[in-house]
Amino acid sequence: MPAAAVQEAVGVCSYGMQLSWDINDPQMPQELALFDQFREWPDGYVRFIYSSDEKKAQRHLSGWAMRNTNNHNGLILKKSCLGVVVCAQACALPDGSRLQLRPAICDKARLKQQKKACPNCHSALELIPCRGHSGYPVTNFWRLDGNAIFFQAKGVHDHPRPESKSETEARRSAFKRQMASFYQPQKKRIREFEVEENQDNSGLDFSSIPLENPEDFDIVTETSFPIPGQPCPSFPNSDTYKATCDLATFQGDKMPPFQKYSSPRIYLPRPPCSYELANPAYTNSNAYPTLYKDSTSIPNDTDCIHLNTLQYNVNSYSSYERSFDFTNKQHVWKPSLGKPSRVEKTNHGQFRAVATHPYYNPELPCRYLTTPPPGALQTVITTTTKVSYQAYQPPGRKYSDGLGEVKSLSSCSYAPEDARMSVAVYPEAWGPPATVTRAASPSGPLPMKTAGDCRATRPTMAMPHQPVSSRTDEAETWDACLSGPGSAISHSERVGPFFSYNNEDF
DNA sequence: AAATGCGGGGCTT
DNA sequence: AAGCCCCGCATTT
Repeated sequence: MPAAAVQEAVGVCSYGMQLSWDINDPQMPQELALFDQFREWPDGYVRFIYSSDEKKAQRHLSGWAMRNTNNHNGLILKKSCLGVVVCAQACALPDGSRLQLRPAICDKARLKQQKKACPNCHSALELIPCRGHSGYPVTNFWRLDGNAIFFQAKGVHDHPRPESKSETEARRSAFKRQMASFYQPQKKRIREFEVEENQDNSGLDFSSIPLENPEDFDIVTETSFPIPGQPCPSFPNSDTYKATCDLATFQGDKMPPFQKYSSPRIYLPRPPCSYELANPAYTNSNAYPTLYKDSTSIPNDTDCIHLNTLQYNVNSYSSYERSFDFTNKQHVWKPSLGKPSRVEKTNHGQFRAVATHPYYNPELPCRYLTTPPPGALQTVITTTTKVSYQAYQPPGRKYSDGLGEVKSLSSCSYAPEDARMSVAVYPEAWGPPATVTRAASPSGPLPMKTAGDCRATRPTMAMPHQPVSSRTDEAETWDACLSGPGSAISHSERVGPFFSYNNEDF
């Protein structure tokens, strides 16, 4: 039984967070008993320990668009988040969702990317930078030590998810295929398809694409564009759809087949985790509108309310649900130009006022927070041992008003209806909480919450047309802390059937 | 072509 | 000095 499976079976927090260590420690934990299952979407102040055999860890992969950052430390690889590329006009895609592209990692490619027009409305694209770590981008640290790969993330992403890397690659690959095929004589096209089919291990299956009809190519091309929120069943070509889905969603070993979603185990909340669970960026969202719409209604003693939102319901909807109301979102994401204490020019020529940006204090333990008075000083843990102080600004209505935009989920055939059952579980049911101690951590005074501090409450999520995934953030944060089938139906599955764009860079 | 990793170097605290 | 970022370069995919 794989270690990850053991972890999940016994219901413990990530192995990495059960141990006390920091990426900067001179000596890393030795003689590890287990390894964590790879997490594609780490968010929050989390730590994992992967096996050095884990391919994705070896490659320092992340669903987030992370670029290398020089930390002048050969032992520790540091990466920072590039954010997400969206339509500057926040146009609604055919299904009502918003565009969320993966920023190109390469600076040059990213500049080029940003010069492109929105494939939907042809207005400009906009790079929303990540500022989830006290105004700086969220950072990920990787360190190989012995047979373990230590991973530590610092910061909470304050933006929607971009496409995952595999999604982007799959889309580009699909598009290139289509374009290459489209402009060639039909026989040659067929021959090429056969060749590519033999060579390609991407998982995409284009054998179902009717080559005789160029219009069908248009459709496929369109659907190769990532359009969040498109319900799977509406895909015009079920075979193609399935192929796209299979590739981007399950990403190799990560996600079990659909059938596995029917396993009750998946719906069970994981035991509460400790200090690194918080994802305060979404604190004020209406993600659980029917549950805790008003943060003030949260019991004071409920430091942590873990909403294990239907992990089966795939990450594809997570970025989707985070789209919500872009109008509102822009109020938050747009840099405050008023009093920038530190202004940096982005690739876009935008200015970024770091200090005036509301940041999400990792010390705030959980998501349901009362709003601190403006200007209140909060301790911020920065990348290493530094402790800084910044004025806290409440996050405002960030991902709010997104109700109903996830309307398509219920039509997703792979999500069994009964999966939306509601369960209320309390930590006691999980036995002794995992003790998480980190008092000596050089990372400073992170919230030292033990599992026992948290109340794992499973809200009712039984409304078929509710945005059941509208708080996947929590679920993901959970996921980041807990072992389990991390992900993920991808954007590719939400591909819009009638969406057209003829630029392969998208 | 783009992703990735390394390392020099400038700026700020 | 530490931490952050930008940039260029080389290698890999």
